[in-house]
This record gives sequence, C-alpha cells and structure tokens, in this order.
Amino acid sequence: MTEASRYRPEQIERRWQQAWAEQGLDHTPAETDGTSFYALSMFPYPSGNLHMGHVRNYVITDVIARTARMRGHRVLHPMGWDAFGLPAENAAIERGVEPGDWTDRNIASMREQLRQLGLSIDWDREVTTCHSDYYRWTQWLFLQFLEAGLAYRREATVNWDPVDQTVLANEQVDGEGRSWRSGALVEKRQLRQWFLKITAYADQLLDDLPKLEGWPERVRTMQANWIGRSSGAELDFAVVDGEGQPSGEAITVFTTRPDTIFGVSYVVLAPEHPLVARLTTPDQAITVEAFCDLVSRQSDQERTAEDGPKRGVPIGARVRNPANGELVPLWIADYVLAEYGTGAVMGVPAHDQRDFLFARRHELPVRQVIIPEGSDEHAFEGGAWTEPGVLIHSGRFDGLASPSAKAAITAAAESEGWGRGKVQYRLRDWLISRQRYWGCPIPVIHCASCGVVPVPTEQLPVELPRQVAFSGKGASPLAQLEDLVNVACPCCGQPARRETDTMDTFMCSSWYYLRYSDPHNTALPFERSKVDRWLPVDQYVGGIEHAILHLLYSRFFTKVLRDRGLLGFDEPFTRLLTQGMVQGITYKNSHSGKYIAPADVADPTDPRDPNSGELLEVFFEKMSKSKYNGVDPTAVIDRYGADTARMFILFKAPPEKDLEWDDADVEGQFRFLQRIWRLVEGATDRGLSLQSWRGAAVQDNSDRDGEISNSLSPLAAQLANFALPSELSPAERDLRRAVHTAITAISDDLDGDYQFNTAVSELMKLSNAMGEHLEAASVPVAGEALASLLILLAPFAPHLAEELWQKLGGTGSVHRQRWPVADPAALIRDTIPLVIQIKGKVRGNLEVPADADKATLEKLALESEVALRWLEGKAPSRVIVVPGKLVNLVP
RNA sequence: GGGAGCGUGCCGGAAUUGGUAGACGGACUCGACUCAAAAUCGAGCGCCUUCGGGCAUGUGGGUUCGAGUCCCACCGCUCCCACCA
Repeated sequence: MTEASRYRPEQIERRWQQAWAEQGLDHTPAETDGTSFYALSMFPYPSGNLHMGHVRNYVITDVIARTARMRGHRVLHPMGWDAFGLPAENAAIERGVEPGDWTDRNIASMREQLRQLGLSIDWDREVTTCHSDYYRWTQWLFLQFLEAGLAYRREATVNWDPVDQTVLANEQVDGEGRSWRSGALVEKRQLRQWFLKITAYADQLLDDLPKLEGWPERVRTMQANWIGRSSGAELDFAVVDGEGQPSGEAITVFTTRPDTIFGVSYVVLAPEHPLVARLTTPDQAITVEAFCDLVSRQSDQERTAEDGPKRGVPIGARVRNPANGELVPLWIADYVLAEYGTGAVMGVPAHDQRDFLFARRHELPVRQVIIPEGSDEHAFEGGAWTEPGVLIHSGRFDGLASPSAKAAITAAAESEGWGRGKVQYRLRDWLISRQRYWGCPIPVIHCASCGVVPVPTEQLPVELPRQVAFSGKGASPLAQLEDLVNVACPCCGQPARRETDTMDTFMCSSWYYLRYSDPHNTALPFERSKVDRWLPVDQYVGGIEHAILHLLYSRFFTKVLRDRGLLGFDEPFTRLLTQGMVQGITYKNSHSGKYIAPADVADPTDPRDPNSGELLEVFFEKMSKSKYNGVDPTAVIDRYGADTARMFILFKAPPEKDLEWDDADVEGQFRFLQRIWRLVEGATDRGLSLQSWRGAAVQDNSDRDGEISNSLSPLAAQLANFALPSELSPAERDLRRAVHTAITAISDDLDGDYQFNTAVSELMKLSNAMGEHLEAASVPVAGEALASLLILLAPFAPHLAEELWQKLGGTGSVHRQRWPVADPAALIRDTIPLVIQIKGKVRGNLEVPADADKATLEKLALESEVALRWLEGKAPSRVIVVPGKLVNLVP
C-alpha cells in the first residue's frame, strides 16, 4: 500500500470543516415550507473543557440533524451557552480572574473544541445567556411573569447553601438535603425572596404529561411524582376548652382518607404550626417548649428519615371530631411537616402506618373503621391496614366502600360546614432569587412609597456591571455598588434602591430554545411567527439529570408564554432523548479506597497499586476528575480523528444506555473507517468514478443566488432507476441485495426510536459485503454500492464520507445528497432457506423458491430428508407453515 | 414504602415484536505474509457430546405447533421519589 493511500483524519477533517464553513453548508434555511425540523442539544455550561458527555450529546443530535437534512427537511440545529453560574464566580475568587472574561474565554475554547467534532451547527444563531443581548430578554420575560401575577416576593423558609452562600429552589436540593451544586447540607433560613408561581400551572403540567408520547416514560413519571397531586379533603376539628365547649378556634387537617375519619384517635400538629403556642395548656407548656426545641435542633435529614422514632407530646388541648363528636387530644410530633398540606394531620392509627407507630409508642387508642371488602374478618393484624375497604363503626356511613365513603363524607363535611374537598400538590413555587453576582439581574426597583416597581422595558437591559471587585468568599458585590443600587423610582422619581439579587440560572435556560428561532431580534425575545414556525423542538437530546429541573421549568415557561400570547403551542419539546452517561475505566484500591489513574497501572491485565502492589478493583463509572477515569475528547480526536470518535460513541451502546469508554474498541472503530478508505481507494485505483458512471446526471446543487438551497442532488434518488445491466451475475445480485438491505435497515434505525448502534453495524455489514463482491461487479453496480455506502455513512462520519465522495468524483457535497430509497427489486431472491422444524425444534434447512405458496412449502417440507428422518414415515398430526420462514411438522 | 426500568457468550450488545438465539464489534486462539514485530488477510470462538444429538436468554411454573419475547410467582440489579398524611 502506498503512503498516499493511508487514511489520515488529521489531514482531511480540518480541511472539510473549513470548506463547509465557507460554503455555508450548515446555514438554517430562511423558509421552512412546512418541512422544518428542529434538532436541539441541551446547551452546555462553558466550564472550559468539553467532556465525553458533551460529545455524546452533540454527536447524537448531529446525526439526527444531518439525516433530517438528507431526507429533505429544512433543519434548525443551533448551539449556545448556559453562561451564568457559580463556577465563574468561584474562579474569580480563587484565581482573581473576572467572571465575564473567564466565561468568554471558556466559550471561545469550547467552541473551537466543538468545531473539531464536525457538527453541522448553524453558528450564526449562537446564543450566550450572559450577554446583555440575551439577558435583556430574560429580564423582559421576568417582567411578563410579574405583570401576569406569576412573580411575587415573600418571606419564606428557604434552602440556604452555606458553601455557595445563596438560596436554592426545592428542585435543587436532593433527597439527602444536599445542594445539587456544592453538595453542602442545606440549611433553613427565613428570607424575603422572589418566587415564580409554578404551582398555578401544576394541573396543566401534570395533565399534559400523557401528551408527551415522544418522551421516555421514566421522565414523565418523575415529573408526575415531583408535582405530586393528591386529592382528598380538608377537615376542621374544633378546639374545645376544659369543659368541652368550643373555644372558637379550629384545626384544619388535610387527608387523602376522609373515609377513615371515624377512626381518629388524636390530631397532631407540626411543631412549627402557628397555633401551637396559643393552644398549649399551661401544664404542658414546659414539655412542649422542650420538644419544639429538640426538633428544631434536628437536621432536616434526621427529621424526615422514614423510620424515625415518631416522637411527640400532647399540648393539653382537645379537639372535637366533627364526624362523631368525640373529643380527642391534640399533639405535636416530629413526623408532621409544616410545609405540606395544612401542617396538621388527623391520627388514624388503624389505617396509617405512621399513625399506628405513633399511637403504639404513646399508648393512644387504635380503632378499626375499615374492613376488607367481601369479608367480615378484620385484616388488621398488628400493623395499620391501609388498603381501601368497607366502613364499620362509622355511623350513617357504615357499609359504604372506601371510594364512595370518601365522596359521601366530603359532601357531608361541605354541607355541614366542617370541611371541603381539596387537591394538594407536592410542587412548591419556584424560588428564583440568588444572592450571587454572576447572574441575570432581577429588573425591579424598590421604592419606599411605590413599593416594588418594575424597570420600564425601554430601560432594559439592567446591565450586570463587569470588572467589579470581589470582596471575598461568597457575598455578592452588587449590593456594594452605590452607583448601581441608588436609582430614582421610575414611578415617583424619589430616591429608590435597585434589586441586587440575580436570577437562578435555570431562568436563562428555560427559554433559550425559543430564542434560536429568532436570535438577532432587538425588538422582542422572538417574533411569534418565527417561533411558531420552528417550534416545538422536534427532537431534544440531553442528560437525564434535567428530568425535573430544566425540563419542568421549560414546560412552565412555554405554557405561561402561550397564555401571554407570545407563542402558539403548549409543549416545547415533542420528542426527548435522554442519553446515557459515558463511563471510564476506573481502578480502585478497595483496601485504601483510593482511585488510581489508568496511566499509573502498569499491566491492565493484572492491575496493581503502583505504591503498595495490591490488586486493584476494576470497573466502569461515570467519568470524573476525582476518580482519574476521564478521557479527554481532544486527545481522542488528535489521535484517531473526530469521525472515529463519533462512530465509536454511536456504535458502542444504544443512545439511552450508559456507554463504557474502551480504548480497544476505539481502535477497532478506526480500523473500520480504514477499511472503508481502502475499499474506495481500491475502486478508484481501478479507474472507477461516479462521473464516468453517472456523467452529467449528477448536478451541482449550489443555488442560484449563491446560497445553498435544500434542493438535494438527484443522484441518490435516481439510483433505483439507473440502467443496470439486464443480466446480473450472482455476485452482483448479492452486492445489490446487501446495498438495499442496508438502506432499508439503516433508514429504519434512524426512524422513530434512534438505534445508531445497529445502524453502524449495518454499515459494517455492507462494507463486508462490498469487500467480498465489489471487484467482481460491473461499473454501474459497483458505483451504486459505493455511492450508497458513502451517503449512508455521511451523517455518522461526515469528513470521511465527504473526502471519499470527492475522490470518487461525486458532484456537490455528499451532505447534499438525498437519502437513498431501497429498490424492492434488489431485495428479491429466487430461493430462500426454509427452516424445517419438528415439534418446534429446528432440524434443518431447505432451499425453496422464494415465491412458493403454502401448499408447495408443505409438500417440499414433507418430502425433505429432514422430515423423512424425523417422522420415520408417519404422517404428521399437524403442519404449521409460515411462508418465507419455516414449516413446523408436529408428529 | 411508591414508581420506572433491566437481567442474553469472556465483554459491549443484536434478535423483523411469538418464528433459525447470540447479528455487528471487541477480547482471545490458530494460520498466511514477515528475519521479526506491527499492520493486513483467512479460519475458529455459548456449554456438553458416544458426533446421532443433548442443554442453553436470572429461577420456578403456565399459555402455544413454537417463548429471550406473552401470563403468574420468586430472586437479583439500576434509577427516581419518599414520615407528602
């Protein structure tokens, strides 16, 4: 093999990237003529380094975008930067760099890294959330929320991250009470903060989930759980005095089981409940105070542990059960949460496990009021019986089944004035204030006489000052900037103070996908006609970690903006692909717990700690710095090229599954691309070219006004009609069958559920078949095979496909070719192997005419050697014929 | 406790939706080429076998001519939510 014929990605990839940029190959067409396709990746935070998770995300979206273009869609495939956020500030504090400069530099370097991947992104539509031409509209949208009554400020118990020195939204605190970013244990603080009223859309956000058929079930379930709608009733328990007379106060509880109200043996409040102090009787005051003090010193985590001891004390007061008039004691307990429902619960030990444990611990009565349907036995055996059933000991409701009893008791409560039906949500309003510098300023002014005054829209953006001095760890420097803070009230002109909190960065990312439709608009965030033309996003691709946060907020934004008349659709993302993570090989000394870098492991077949010589644990885990298991995309591209990296990532695992990065497999992927290179080299060495074959039929598709249009080259579309020789050799027929089988299979794999891994394997099969038959094929058949292979390869390995397309003399870019359509005639075979089964077990094969009918197949099968041998001359009792597949003979 | 999903060779993973289990690739073994190595090319590669075949998709049942696929029970793993009343 000559030196010149080696596949050298480093020589071809950069060249094509530049050529495509000059040709404007990736520009978004201005007109969409109803065939638009919006392919979107979740935009990255510009940390400075591209990691493999990014690469996987963007390569998947790129294949989808490229395929859509070749299928005749007008494609929007943009990219941008989620550029506000804490790492920039931390860099400023740690290294003295200015957050904005640091961010801009990172963007420049990551953009360069992205370009190396050969992504067909329209960079003219790039958005950067920390630039005022973008955040001006984030502020404008905030004012829309404010005007709609969906943004408000209130004093609330909030999650405070002591490390990042800011508040967090509920969604940003994990199950263990830790911050999503810093990992610090979150504290509770009372602060006056800005909220968005996402709860006003709870029903819609929940009810529209079933519409999202293109979303993974998992994500929809997670959102449904997060919204957490439960319907039940609020019931009022009147507080009575020592003589049993109403004191005028009432405790309202929320319950999903109003049917169990006759089983109430106590009512219990959260220790923080506002009525606790007032209702505590003097004899219980010391006990209650001590208990509240104890609880307040517990962490949220301890407090909410499910198997917690369920401590509590009576506060002395009693309440009247409105259903049966019984007087029951009022308690406070640590297992009741102040934030959920009314902060008060009716205790029904027989039918709620928590109440049961509480009652047992504190020797409160347990009275069963529900029994299993169709049984007079009591299912109640030591634990609470929480299933629905039939009511007993429930007065006029005896004998009703739980569902109707719920309705009847709620109705009675409503008519008698002691309760009402109630739908309760787990979802809380979205806390968006952050006491940080590097974020979008909240555009309001606080005036002593006018209150909260929105900054007039013509004064937007409220610029975030750059080059500010950082006083030290944590605190935002904005509040110290007198020039910024002191302003005249836009309303009355009196001296007023500017809001210095910034917005949660999730505000910025809740609408960026809308801005891409009209990124340069200086009059509006986007024009309605444009946003409605491109959106909803046809295919969104990103990590599962945003299943709740970003995806829920974006849905909320879309619905609000729809209600404001700014756009005309209900849901932002029609289809969602949540790609799996990329895992790196990880070496761990299980004795010391330390992680070892792969480079320090001398012999991977016998991995040992370089210091102690101990045998290491080897496994795959999500790439992270602390585990030394990361693989740098740039290094991989330098070594093998972007096409190999792309092919490997797509081939190694289905897109939604985790992917194990394995260098040996990358090597194998590189070899496959080399084989394709040699295959085409061999063909051109023999003088084959697409021009000699197609001649003038291949047309340049550069458009009249120098702009590239989406009118695709007719080459691929005409393949099926090409004048093939009237007689094909067996090798040629095999080759054509392989080509058109691959076209069918790959087209299927790229439809609906994306199966890139099997699509790549089909490319491998095709190249294997070509290796076998190409040399024996005539020019038209070989040309069809080569052209098809390169067109099918183009979305996956764009540089190599383009290079070889040009070498073969193809006209125009390979990326402007129309996606091929399989020729059914090529798939037809004269004979097919028929499987002969005896009683369902495969016993042999039989070559039969492909068009044989059932009767013929049965006859051939019965006459076959296999049948003679296994049936020993007896006629089968049953024959099942599946044409084209098998005959099953049952003796 | 509630929910979602998964269990297939040494490994990553296929399997037209009930029809030849293990496609495609990696690793490995053998062979060709080479002084040699790499690269490349060819062959083999689930387990057992008396070479007829038998057994195999987490386990045990069931439905069916036929089950990785459908049903029931169980075991194991992953993720999400969780004292939410």
